Amino acid sequence: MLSSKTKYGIKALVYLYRNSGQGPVSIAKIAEAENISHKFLESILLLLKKNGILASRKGKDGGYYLLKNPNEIMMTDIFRLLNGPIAMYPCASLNYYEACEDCPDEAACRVNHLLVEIRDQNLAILRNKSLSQLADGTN
Amino acid sequence: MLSSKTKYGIKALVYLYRNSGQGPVSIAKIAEAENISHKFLESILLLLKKNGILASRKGKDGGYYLLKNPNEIMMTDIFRLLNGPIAMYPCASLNYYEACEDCPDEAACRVNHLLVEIRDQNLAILRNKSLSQLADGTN
DNA sequence: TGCAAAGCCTATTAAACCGATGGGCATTAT
DNA sequence: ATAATGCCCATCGGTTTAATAGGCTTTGCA
Repeated sequence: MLSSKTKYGIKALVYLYRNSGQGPVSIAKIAEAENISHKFLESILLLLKKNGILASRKGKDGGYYLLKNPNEIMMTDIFRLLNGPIAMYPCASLNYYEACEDCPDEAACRVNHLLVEIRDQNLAILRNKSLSQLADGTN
Repeated sequence: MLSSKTKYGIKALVYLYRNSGQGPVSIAKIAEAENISHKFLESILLLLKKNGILASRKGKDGGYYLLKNPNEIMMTDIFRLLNGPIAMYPCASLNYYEACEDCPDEAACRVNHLLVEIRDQNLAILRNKSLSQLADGTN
């Protein structure tokens, strides 16, 4: 399941990308354009800022803008940040690996194999998809 | 995220597949072999039975066994039954489709496009993976 | 025929997570 | 000064999840 947080976060990033170059964009503007709860979006953008994706300016006429180059904002990073691990289960995760307590031999576990196969495919999609590619529909 | 229910369910199916042909296998035996809570496993097997994957015999020496041919038990079905939709979000789901309330134009939504792409890839893996293929590691 | 082994069924629980909300503080442009 | 805006903290209600409890029914067998 994709969290709404992730959905909103990506939508906001696409919006910021499309409206870049004219100064910061306020939370209120994004929230209205994308039909997102103002306060919820606020917490999402703050998280993106704390992780170096966005920057902000406070006060009047303040708002958010992209800090990183949109060609270098990869969906893997956004996904991990907002949605958590890409793998469906800890035992199949690269970045958040955790062994199953019930599993005496992971190498023999068929569920693990399946989940790794799925993870690799999803990773292949996300790894090479930048914000600009996503927004422009290019590949 | 894969639910433990799904993980346990698949493990139990693999176990039943590998121990088929010698009469029903009791919940207790599977639970012990796979380190699954007895009562939790009970509810999972019951669900698989109600959906025509397994059958059971009650009373002494009773237990569960595969009802369908293991070549015809597809992971898509197991997944949907135990874990829910394969897509990560309702707007990208084939079998459980639901439009996003906040999205005025789904065809223009980049998140939707991405999620559909991921769904198609995952579906391609699960659609052609039977229980016997999964258990035997064949492809 | 009675007992033990097993599945069937319903209800409940504790914990975690999620989406959202509210209020107050800090900063900035005008 | 004032208004607009981001920053931060705390909380809340709903949902889901994994697990547990307990009692009922069915079956094989001594």
